[in-house]
Amino acid sequence: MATGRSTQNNPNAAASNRRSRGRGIPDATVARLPLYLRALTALSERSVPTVSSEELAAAAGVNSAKLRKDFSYLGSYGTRGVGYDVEYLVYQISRELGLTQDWPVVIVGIGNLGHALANYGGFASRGFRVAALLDADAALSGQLVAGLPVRHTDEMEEIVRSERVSIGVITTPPGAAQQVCDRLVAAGVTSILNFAPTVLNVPDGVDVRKVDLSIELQILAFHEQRKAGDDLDDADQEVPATPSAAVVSEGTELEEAAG
Amino acid sequence: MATGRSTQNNPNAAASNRRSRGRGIPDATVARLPLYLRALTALSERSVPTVSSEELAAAAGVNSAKLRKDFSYLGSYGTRGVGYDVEYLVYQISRELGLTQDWPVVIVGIGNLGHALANYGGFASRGFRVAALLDADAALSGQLVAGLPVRHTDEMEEIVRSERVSIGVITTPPGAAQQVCDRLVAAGVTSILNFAPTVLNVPDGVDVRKVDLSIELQILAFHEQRKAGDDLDDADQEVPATPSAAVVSEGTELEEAAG
DNA sequence: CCATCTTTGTGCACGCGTTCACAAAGACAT
DNA sequence: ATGTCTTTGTGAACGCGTGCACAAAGATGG
Repeated sequence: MATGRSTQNNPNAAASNRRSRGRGIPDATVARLPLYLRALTALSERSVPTVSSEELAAAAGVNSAKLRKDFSYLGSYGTRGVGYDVEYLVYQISRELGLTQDWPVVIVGIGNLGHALANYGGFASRGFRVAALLDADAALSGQLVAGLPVRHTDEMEEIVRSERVSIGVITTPPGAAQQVCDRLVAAGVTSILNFAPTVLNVPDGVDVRKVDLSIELQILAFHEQRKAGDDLDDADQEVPATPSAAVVSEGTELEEAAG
Repeated sequence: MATGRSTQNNPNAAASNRRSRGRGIPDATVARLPLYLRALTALSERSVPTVSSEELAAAAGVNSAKLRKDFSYLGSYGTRGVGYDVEYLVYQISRELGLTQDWPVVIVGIGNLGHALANYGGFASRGFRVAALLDADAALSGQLVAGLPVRHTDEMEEIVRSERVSIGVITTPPGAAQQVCDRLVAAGVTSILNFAPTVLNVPDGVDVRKVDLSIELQILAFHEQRKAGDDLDDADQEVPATPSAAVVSEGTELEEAAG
């Protein structure tokens, strides 16, 4: 997803139309590679030498034919009659995803979610290094979060340039997100992971992926409602339609104050 | 762009093949309805009475034809030559998504991310009510988080049943996720939002949506790497292939300890 | 060396989602 | 009423993603 994005799926993701690459890997496949990688890494830790497409597909929760086709975009890394070499595949996928290099990342907006992300172990283990934690609230400056000092957003441009940061994570309130985004892009960031419930406008060449907790829940609610409706009332017609719209207010702040 | 799946794509989402409904709404459309709803709510707060498909599409970051087709699945709610009535559309979408009713939710695993979600304002404003915060660590029991006391997972079944909870949010470490999931499902939960980096197995009729921070970053890294490659070297061939795979360890704990 | 068995890699068909382009519908002015 | 202008709603074509089903490739045993 969500997206599968969500796609994303995704539905997810914004600026990037390129498919015209040497051996272009479909977006849907790229989105699944991290999934395969996780399953393979687990096998690797159990010292499993080889794995069949059927087994790996089960572990990753996908169709085996789909998995084989996905791998075929990377090249022919399997052995017929045997399966795939786990270590080799881990390396190939890591390389393809660009995880064999170091990716410095800045997190902007150190509220609850920023905290959670700063402490998230899944970053460091995959080549993602938190270069800096930034917040507009000067009161937070210097405070240690996950062993790193929070720095003021005034330092954003300098940090992005000196640390060669190309990926930014936005966990600010929605009102500040676009401005933070603009500054990140101006400073040289070309990929943004946005947790703020806002549509970000970015120039061509900049990728945006969005993670929206509220949207995911709303999608679940839709299906949940349909389940309930199907159970009770078989041939459901138009809903009664009470025209007294209880307008939901968009108070939706992701954090208390940050950007 | 990147994921169309999304959607999850949608990339995301697992158990749900149904499309055979009276007037079945495509999954891709459902995934966008929350997006439209957010844009419409913003317009509503500015007291904008009507909006054209073009304007709304721009605000939501989608193609206007797509938006019109999406709305056409809900019915003919627009007026040709004028546009859509904002308030009416807000109500129709809210109703379609099931947001006009109350959705009690439990959050299992009160680490950093659980904290962040408990404090997330986007829930309450859309009919989602946090019925309980659960954690396996007895030391947390009774502690207040976002005004609610953390309760022990022993109480899970009772809470789910008595509060009629149908949606569960899992923010435990990956090792505990499947077990927590099984217990939630056994107790009656039929929709799960999973933040743990694990593939959850659920019986038919249960929906799972996954949000994986690490995967999103890896997808960005892939595109980022490709950009860098395109800049430097035009006709990029096989990458040099340093065959010294620096195997990434799957230490990936989402939280310190919870489930 | 041949037969058999396993598993990959892929050709092909199908279905969903996206987008274009346009006819139909209504607003509005004269 | 009639004509013009705006904007919706949708038919139709296209492209991507998925999954079946099978041939090709290699392992293994006799």
